[in-house]
Amino acid sequence: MTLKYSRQREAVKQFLMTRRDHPTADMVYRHVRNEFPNISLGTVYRNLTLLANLGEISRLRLGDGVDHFDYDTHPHIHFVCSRCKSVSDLETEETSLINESAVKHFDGQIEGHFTYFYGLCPRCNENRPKSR
Amino acid sequence: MTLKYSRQREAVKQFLMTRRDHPTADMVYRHVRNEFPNISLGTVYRNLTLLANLGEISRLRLGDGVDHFDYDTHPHIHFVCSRCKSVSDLETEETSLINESAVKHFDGQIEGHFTYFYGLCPRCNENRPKSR
DNA sequence: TTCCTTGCAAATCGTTTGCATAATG
DNA sequence: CATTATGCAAACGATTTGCAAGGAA
Repeated sequence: MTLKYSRQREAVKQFLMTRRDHPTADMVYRHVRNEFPNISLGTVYRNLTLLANLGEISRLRLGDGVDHFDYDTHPHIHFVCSRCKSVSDLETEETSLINESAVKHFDGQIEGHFTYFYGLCPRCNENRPKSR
Repeated sequence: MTLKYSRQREAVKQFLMTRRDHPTADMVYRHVRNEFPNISLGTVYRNLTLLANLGEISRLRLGDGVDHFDYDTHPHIHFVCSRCKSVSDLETEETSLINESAVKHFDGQIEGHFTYFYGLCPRCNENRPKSR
């Protein structure tokens, strides 16, 4: 199965490249439809899945029942806002440190970990009801 | 909405209590059906959701597309085997430590985090193909 | 011309929900 | 009797898939 060029796939990739907010398949679909009014959701999913399998993008499961996609594939940690549901990147030092504490208590082989934080994003935190 | 006793709910709870392997709704269903042959998957889901909302059990989303349930609600970290898909508990010190490194770089408000590790479980690690 | 990719619709999977009936308090 | 819980089946939302037609190599 050799890969062939497709303008739709390119558009999906280009769109993700410009976004830092971890869009869902539907968000990609709605956007790419500006350029390709006939594109189908199925095609978007097929390309997202393909790109994710190639390792060109990553697919995030953040517990909200919808997959999010990220053009940034280097290992990093996400933050999910409990109020507005937005997803952003978290700047952390040494995500590998998280591994260390676990490894020593386990006799299987740990390959990695998946982590996200949740709480109020800067904007929602700003606008939160004051306690008095 | 006061809670009323139900033998089905009790059976669901009892079953979870005996398990450390984080069963899915379907696994609960298939087991409880021994005792209640007419119980429906819907009832199992309703009770699992109810118990989770009451905080008596916890519902885990581990990225495999199926919810897992855990009678142990104290905050702890899970391990998912990449090969056999089994889910087990990981003994770690201070899961709260994971928070610290992130907090200082973020101007929203972090409430908590969700983490699981993946790799080869002890059994799969034991039986893995040798490199020579 | 080969065979990968698309659009469309139907299918799948896990989970939820509406409704009439059964069980609990 | 008032109300919650059940079984059943239909509904749901996200994602995948079969198929015939279109496009790239």
